Amino acid sequence: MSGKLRDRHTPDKMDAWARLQRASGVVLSRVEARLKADGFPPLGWYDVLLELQRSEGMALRPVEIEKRTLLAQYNVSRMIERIAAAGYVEKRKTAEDGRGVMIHLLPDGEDLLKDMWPAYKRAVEAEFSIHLDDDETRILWHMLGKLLP
Amino acid sequence: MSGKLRDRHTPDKMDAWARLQRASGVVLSRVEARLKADGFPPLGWYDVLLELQRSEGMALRPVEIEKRTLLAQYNVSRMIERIAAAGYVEKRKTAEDGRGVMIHLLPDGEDLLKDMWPAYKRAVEAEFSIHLDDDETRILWHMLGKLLP
DNA sequence: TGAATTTCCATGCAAGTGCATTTACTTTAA
DNA sequence: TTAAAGTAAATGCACTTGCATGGAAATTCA
Repeated sequence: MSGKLRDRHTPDKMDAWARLQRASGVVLSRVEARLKADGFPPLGWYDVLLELQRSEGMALRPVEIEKRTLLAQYNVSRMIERIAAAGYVEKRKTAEDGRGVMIHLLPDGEDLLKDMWPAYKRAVEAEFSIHLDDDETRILWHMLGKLLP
Repeated sequence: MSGKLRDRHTPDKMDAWARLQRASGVVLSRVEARLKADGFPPLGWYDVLLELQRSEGMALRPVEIEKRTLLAQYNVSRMIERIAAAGYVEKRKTAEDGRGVMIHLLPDGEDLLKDMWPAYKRAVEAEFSIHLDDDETRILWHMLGKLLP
């Protein structure tokens, strides 16, 4: 038989779709497993804390977190509850809008981000980056960009 | 003029990683939403039923389903329970291995696959395929292949 | 204005998931 | 051939998620 069969196949769009889901699932679960093995909380916490750190005043409304993370509203609400219980963020009532709260990143949250980053980077390198050179990375990034709003 | 500003950015590996997770998550949740709106069960069921249909005798051991789907062992066990309760598959004791069971695709399961396929295809076209031409699809497929075992 | 609508966030309940363990059988090897 | 180790599948328990709904404040508009 000639050459690697897998790469000679002409993929249709459903093949690409299936592979997108599989590849991203496999790599994500491995990265998460490494982080957990290092004793860190779920990646979702990191994403939320990072959004807070990047924001003006290191604080956001839950509704803003929802938009930036694609989490469902009730999941944002409950994740905040858990992250707050762990001491990484704090909920404060807003002055302007009586319905709203502001989620503030606490110093412990900043510390967690700082501690998690090297482990996160190592995990992504081991499970993702290692498979792609710079050109391939750029191409993948570019193709994926077409799928985003 | 050269391209949209977003695409002039030089992405590093973490950017590509983030975009992989985001793009695949966004598109998946939209496809799932369409299927649900059409009254179909979760995509996970489709995947399992399809693996069964493709198999010799339209039946597999749970442990085989686990390998092919990347579901955890206990999730396979419970998903089978639910799919069986819905009448799409049937569990039968194996003769050869006293520990094992065989999961058989039932006619209703075949019907579900047949009914779901057009809706599934439409959903993927609307949320995924539409964003990529044939060349781009092939390139994406090829890049994603590098991430797989 | 003030009644209806919309937005923000929380929550009760049902269903799904993760983890650890159990049960039952098979394989290995002494 | 029997004890130990390994493999297949299920399950109890705690936690997370999804869905529907709730209450409270803001906004719209007749």
